[in-house]
This record gives sequence, C-alpha cells and structure tokens, in this order.
Amino acid sequence: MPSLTRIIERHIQELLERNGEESVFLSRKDLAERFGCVPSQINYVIRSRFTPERGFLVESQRGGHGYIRIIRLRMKKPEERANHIEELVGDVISEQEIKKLLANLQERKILTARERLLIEVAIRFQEQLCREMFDLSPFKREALHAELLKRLLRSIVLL
Amino acid sequence: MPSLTRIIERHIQELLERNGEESVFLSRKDLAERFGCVPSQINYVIRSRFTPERGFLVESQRGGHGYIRIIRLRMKKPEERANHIEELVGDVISEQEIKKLLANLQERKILTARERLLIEVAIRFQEQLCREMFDLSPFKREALHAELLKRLLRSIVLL
DNA sequence: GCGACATTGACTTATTCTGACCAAACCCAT
DNA sequence: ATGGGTTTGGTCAGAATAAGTCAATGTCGC
Repeated sequence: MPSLTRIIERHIQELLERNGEESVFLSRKDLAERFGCVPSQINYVIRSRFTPERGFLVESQRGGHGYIRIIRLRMKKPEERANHIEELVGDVISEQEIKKLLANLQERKILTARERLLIEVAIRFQEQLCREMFDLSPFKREALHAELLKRLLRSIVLL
Repeated sequence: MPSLTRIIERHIQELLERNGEESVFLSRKDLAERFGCVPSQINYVIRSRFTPERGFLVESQRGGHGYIRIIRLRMKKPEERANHIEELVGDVISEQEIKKLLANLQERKILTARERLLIEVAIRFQEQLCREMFDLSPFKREALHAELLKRLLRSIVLL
C-alpha cells in the first residue's frame, strides 16, 4: 500500500490536473485534517515532491487566511523538448561546451535569450566561487558545472 | 476566500490600472465603510502591500479634506531597475526573503515564471554546495546568495 | 542491522484584524 | 486672528490564526 506521502502527493496532482489548472491553493491545516496526519507532514510532501527542480513553484503565507499555493509550470510546446539532457551534458563539461550547448538550445527556441543569460551567469558565478574561494581543481569545477547545468535545464526543459 | 486585505489591495490596484493612472486618491474613511472594516485596516493594507519595495509611494493628509494618495513608480530605464533590485536584495538575504522577492518580481512582470524557477534552482544548488561541501556558516551562505541573486537579476533586468 | 524515506510533535515565526488612543488640518464663531 | 470643535488620517499593541522548522522517532527493503 502506498505511503501517506504518496497519497497526498497524488491528491495534489489531481487538483492540478482538474481543468489543467496551473496552480492550486491548499490549506495545510485542512489537508492534514483530511488525511489524518500532523500538519508538518504536508511540508514534507511538498519539500520532497513539489520542488523547483521538478518544475514547481511554491508560495505560502502564514497567519490569518494563510495558504500554500503550488504552481506547476509547463512547456507551451511539448514537442520542443530537449530530451537526453543527461547525454548532452554528461558528467563533466567545459565552459566552452556549455556556451555551445546553450546557443544551440536558444537556436531551437527551447530557451529564451534571457533564460540562457541566467544560466550563463549562474555558471560563471559558481566557477568564480569554486576557483577563488574553494580552490577546487578544474576537473571538480567542471563536474559541478555539469551538475548545475543539468538541474537548471531539467527544471525548465523537461516539464 | 481571499482575505479582506487581499480584496482591498485588488480594489486599489484596479483603480490604478484604470487608464494606467500613475496615482489614486483614496479616502480612508470611505474605503473602510465600503469594505465594512475598521479604518486602521486600510493602513494595514497599505503598509503591507503598497510599499517602496513593491514600487509604490504613499502620501497622505489628515483633517478636513484628508486623503491617501498612492503613487506607482514606473522604472523605465534599465539602470533604475537594476539599482532598485540592488537595494531590494542587499548584502545578505534569507531563502524566505528570496522567495518572496521573486514572487513579487513575477507579479510585477519583471520576471517570467520560468526565469523565477531557474533562479530558485540555481540558489538551491548553491545552498546545497555551500552547506554540504564547504560547510559555510548560515551568514556566509546568505551573503553568497545575495551576491548570486544580484548578478542573476542584474543580468536580465538590464536587457 | 543499515540506510533511505516517512511521520510526529514541540517550538517558532508570520499575517490579519480590531480598537483604543494620538495628531494634524480644516472651519467657524468670536 | 484665534481657539475650540469636527473631521480625517496615524500608531501601536494584542488576540486569533495558520504556516515553517527541526530533530527525534518509526518503518521498510535489502
């Protein structure tokens, strides 16, 4: 039998499916009551399932009229996905290769110019940190770049 | 059911939208009457929603023909926006504040949802690295987040 | 029995709403 | 012109509400 976490995850996904809504507003208190669990269980479900890495944004507000809002992002044109990001990026990647890859994705309209810029800036900053603050080897730096790049691309390209 | 605060906020925003006005004059008393609340609720709405951080200025006058005027700041020049963001982020910023800031920037159409997602992923990755690999103090991590966030936002806001 | 994932609850933090009291600007009678 | 009454907005603190954090504990597959 599935875990409570799974059941609650399903429930939230179902709410999102309804009418293809792009977001749902939840009440942590009510959800916890409905599923007979402690409220912080809901935080666990969200923390482990509805992460930005998986294409979700979460907003919340405490206090009176509080809520948890889950926003699902999806591609406008699913056929324009870049599959095989793992292969494209690999385990290690140079800045040169990153630039080429990003240019290509932009060319194919998978990324906008601004998105590409964000990715380049994020990677450049990480490069600087790893080099100047932590004195990592070039190999380690390229491995970290590969990891960061994959996460970034997966989050917005593989929706 | 949205909160009263939210409803009043919407109402004021709508008044601003009309004809793209850059400011509105309100009567605290009348507003409170219309929405069936105590007058100081209006102050709360303004204090919490129409702040300089969100790009508003507020003037008011007591007595006889008193009023509250809400002015929406228009940052046309990219350089202005960049400075604004510089201030918003500061030298140190918590993840909580980052999330609120990004939601706000999206609300103001300064960011798209996808861009917001990319930024969240980049920051989360840095957080993970700084915590797990380099064991940095919370303060240092927040300082690095501020730096990364500023660079990311500056890069695309200047376009 | 180990490790990852799941569950719990005590404690913390944030937001909304209200009402009592304060301060300023106006207006009119003198 | 002036001073007190009226009109209008401002401040602050407290009660109620609801979400977040974190660390301890439990569970299940290997």
